[in-house]
Amino acid sequence: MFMAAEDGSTLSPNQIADPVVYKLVRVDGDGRFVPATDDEVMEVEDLLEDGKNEKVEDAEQIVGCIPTEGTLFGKPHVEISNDMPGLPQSETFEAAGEYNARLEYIEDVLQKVKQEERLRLTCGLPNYASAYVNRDRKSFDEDGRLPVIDEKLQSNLSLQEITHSISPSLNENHVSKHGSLGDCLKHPDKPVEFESSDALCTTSNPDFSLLKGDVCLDNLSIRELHECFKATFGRDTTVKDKSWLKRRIAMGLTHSCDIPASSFIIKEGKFVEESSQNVEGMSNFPTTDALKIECRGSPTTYSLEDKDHHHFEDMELDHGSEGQHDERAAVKRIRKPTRRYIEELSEVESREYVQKVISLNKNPISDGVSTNSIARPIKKVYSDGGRTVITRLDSLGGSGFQVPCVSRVRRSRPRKDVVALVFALPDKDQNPSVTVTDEAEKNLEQKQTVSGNASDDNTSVVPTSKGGVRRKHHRAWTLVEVIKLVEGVSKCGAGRWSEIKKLSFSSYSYRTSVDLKDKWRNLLKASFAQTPVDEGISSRKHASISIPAQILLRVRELAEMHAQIPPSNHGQGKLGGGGVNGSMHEMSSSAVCL
DNA sequence: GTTAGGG
DNA sequence: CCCTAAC
Repeated sequence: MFMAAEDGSTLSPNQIADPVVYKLVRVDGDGRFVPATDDEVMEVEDLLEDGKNEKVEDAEQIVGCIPTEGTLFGKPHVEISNDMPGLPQSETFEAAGEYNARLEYIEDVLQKVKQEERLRLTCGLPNYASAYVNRDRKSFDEDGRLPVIDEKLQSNLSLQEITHSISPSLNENHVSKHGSLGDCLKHPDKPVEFESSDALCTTSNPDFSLLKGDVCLDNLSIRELHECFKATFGRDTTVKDKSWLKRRIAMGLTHSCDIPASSFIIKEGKFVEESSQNVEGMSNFPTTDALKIECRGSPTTYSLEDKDHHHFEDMELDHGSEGQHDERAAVKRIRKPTRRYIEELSEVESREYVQKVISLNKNPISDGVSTNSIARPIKKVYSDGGRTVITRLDSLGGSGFQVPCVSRVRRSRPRKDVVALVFALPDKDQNPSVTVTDEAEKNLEQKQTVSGNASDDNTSVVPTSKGGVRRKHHRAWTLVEVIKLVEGVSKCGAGRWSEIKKLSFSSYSYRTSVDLKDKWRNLLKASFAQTPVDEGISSRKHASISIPAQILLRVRELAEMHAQIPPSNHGQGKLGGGGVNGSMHEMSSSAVCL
């Protein structure tokens, strides 16, 4: 399990969310700390990102905390056992004086850095930084404890406490869960860890060379900011956002959340605002008041003064109920997206893409054949919450037939031919325009042919166990086909299917004469099954096609004409020739000449 | 090979 | 759509 340790101070579940300030360590079986890998860090970050802090919080194994580099040199002050919640923290803080001490410490550090750098420049010392660290490591005794610490470092530690140990009564709740820092350092056999693991803060050779004296972060390049970041936090960052970096570094340097967004000049450990304007509406608050440490995130302002302790309590309550606020909220805005976010985003995008592809391939024709949807006026049906939606049948819908149950999903503009059809329609309520329909059909026909329907037989036919062949897929009848069929029947007469096929379905290789016959049968059934005029249509939406009422009417006319009454199928009209011609008067205005 | 009709 | 019997 992991835990995040913060600068020698308390850990609220919400505070540990910051991957920069807090270091992640894993508690090994024997109780010692092992640095978390980058992936582990990421993992925890993600957890925290999602507000799943409880996973960390509830971890039984969390027994210790590790100070980050800022306080590496400080002695641990948290001494609270695991199972004593509510135990008041033993150490208290001394507010004001210690802040100054910390500032001194920062200056001290910077001074030392300067010296180190000078030393390096003259002597070519390659690893001056670690030398610096090692210098301080000398204060470790052989047990790896930190019994001897110079005063400044000590005061620095106390300063760290200021920020977070505002109220002992608040700290106890968190600290008690994490055990003592002393425990972390208690393993005599592993003093090396402090040197070798950079999860234990600073041992990754921080480069303070950029922190000499007063720092003007504004003038630094990203690369320099990275160095600065590393120098400040002891770890690398890949964040490219300058302002983020500057804020972070500034926070790290000043241990303050009150970072002006406009300027990042740090002088003597404090911010010096270039312009008096403080962007995030904080301009009214002095930032250089050495006696105050303000942690001003949204939504509350906190200061160290006694009168403001309630604020901290409020803040803690907020943390408990609402999750991350305070400093993190302010930083959140400029935080780079988390890995999980990116993954989820790309997941969604790819899912959308797949859906699109699938919907294209759902085309009945598709089987390795071209899925050029434009070429096929095919009814596309998908289930939408149990409701069947017909998305594309509009190609011939242009013939002026009302097509119920059509819910267009098509978002791009309609095809040209459809537009032409729609606007060129005579709206004789009965008969489609001969010429337009004819044109449209030819157009569609052509497209269908082009799209590879001819070769379609190869792919959509599969041999059966009986030795015959069987179509792989049902091919829904399009409105075009239905109309062709009707017209063909009217021309040649019902029953002369092979002739109709030759005449009207020559380009539809997948429609056999049997298919035509079957379809006609269905049409007959349909036309007689429902009450006249566009009424039954909408009720039978389960049908493979919602056939326009006009067509069904026509079918019925033809059927009656030929005495093809479904219930008592006498089959007299079999010799259709004369019958068809004789019925011409009925359809004089219709598509006779197909 | 077509057609009609049942499955 | 498939299958099959009957043309």
